[in-house]
Amino acid sequence: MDYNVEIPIYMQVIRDLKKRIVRRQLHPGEKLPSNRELAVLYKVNPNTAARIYKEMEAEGYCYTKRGLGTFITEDEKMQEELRKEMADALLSGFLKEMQDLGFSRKEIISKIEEFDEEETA
Amino acid sequence: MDYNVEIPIYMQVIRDLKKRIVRRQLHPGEKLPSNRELAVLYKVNPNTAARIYKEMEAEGYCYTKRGLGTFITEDEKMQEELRKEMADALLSGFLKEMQDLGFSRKEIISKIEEFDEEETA
Amino acid sequence: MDYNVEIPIYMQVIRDLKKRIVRRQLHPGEKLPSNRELAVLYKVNPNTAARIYKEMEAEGYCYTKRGLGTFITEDEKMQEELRKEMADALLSGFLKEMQDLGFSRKEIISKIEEFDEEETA
Amino acid sequence: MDYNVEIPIYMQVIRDLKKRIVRRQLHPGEKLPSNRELAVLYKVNPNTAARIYKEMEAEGYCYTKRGLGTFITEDEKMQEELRKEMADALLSGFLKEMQDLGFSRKEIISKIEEFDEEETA
DNA sequence: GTGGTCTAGACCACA
DNA sequence: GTGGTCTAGACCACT
Repeated sequence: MDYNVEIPIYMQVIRDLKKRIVRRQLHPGEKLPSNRELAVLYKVNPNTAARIYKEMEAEGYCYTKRGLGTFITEDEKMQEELRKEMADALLSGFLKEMQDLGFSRKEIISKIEEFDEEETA
Repeated sequence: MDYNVEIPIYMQVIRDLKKRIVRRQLHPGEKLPSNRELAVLYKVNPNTAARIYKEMEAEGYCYTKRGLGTFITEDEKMQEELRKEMADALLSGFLKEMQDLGFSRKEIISKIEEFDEEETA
Repeated sequence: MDYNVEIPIYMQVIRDLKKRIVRRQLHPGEKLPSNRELAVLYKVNPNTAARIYKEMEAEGYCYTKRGLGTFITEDEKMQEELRKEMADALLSGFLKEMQDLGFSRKEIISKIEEFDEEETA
Repeated sequence: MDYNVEIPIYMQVIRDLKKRIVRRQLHPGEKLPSNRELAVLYKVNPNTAARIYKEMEAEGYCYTKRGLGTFITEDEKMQEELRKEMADALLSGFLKEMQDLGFSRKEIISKIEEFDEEETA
């Protein structure tokens, strides 16, 4: 994983983990890597790893059992809801910005259709 | 203007100025407010105001004439190009994020079509 | 028994056992469940079960006879004394906290009188 | 300030700050000590100080402006509501525990009335 | 072995 | 000066 210098590392890892959860690569109830494992996996300090889980826990993505580890929240509906929430947030922000630039919804859609597939690969 | 606590103020002001340029509320060659005026207009610290112009100058949006003030770059094509550049950057980022969430381009478009107009007002 | 994630499991079990003693559901001299039985009863790791008795023994609530098991201390007065001690500790801590919040003893009492019975059910 | 070994230092500081807010020793909008000042005041590491504010911010007690400092939430009603919430939480927990020990509400009240003033001073 | 806390010290971005 | 992030390394409590 390459880190963007402008965004805090822990944020980037959180984003990555969230995506994995939302895309069902990680499942409710599943054990997440331990702090130390996460630190190795993402090449961060164990402290930073701990911070990542703590933040995610505060947001309800996972919970932790002392001496056992950190686990993904066992809420079946959560994943789909989160996916929609995240998409809506993205969408709403994107549309607002585009409309601020003076693009109509029609123009936006045709821009998406024209957008080169290669660039997003 | 209400400032978001999470994003640096100077960035928010720069974004606002860029939008004004792109939307043709500010024109090439036009004189921009002085540092002090900008500070008052946007209710920011004069240091911050200075940084804003410095940053925009570095990006080629404006230039300074000693004793005269700061002016928008007199590049006729700039506005339209800038608009496209910004739109492309937005678009590319947005599509990447949505595809990371597992949405196909088709789904994205239909989501945009369904998106409630009210919410973006 | 539902465990609170924030409090160590062994503490929660100890608290529960103490309450049972104090409420005379368990009597002086009575044999307590074996480590293994306790582990099953409370759905904890046998290591944790062992720790629970070790801790309670250190506090004088019970004692172990090799090959026979663990028994509640045969002190007739213990139950009543324990009950008072626990109540006093609770009371003292509670009053201190409430007074720190700026409540007078009078206010505290009237709050208790008003407190909805339902909520404590 | 003397720290209890059993409770994390940052929790104890948070509790102390919350009490000060709730008792109106600290007011909405007021600037809190800087991270570094707090570290000195409470004799903790600057990192711990930062953590304290971050936690309190997550709970809505304060907000922070980069380069300026951390400020108490400017919500006039917040303080009184918080005071009531905290009192209710204390009360409810206390009553539950006491009733688990087999005390009636009447007994609890008379215990409070008898409780030696000196001990809570 | 797991997470939780804490210290020490560093560098950076922001106002 | 302010807060934000990160590393390094330590000790502890819990399972």
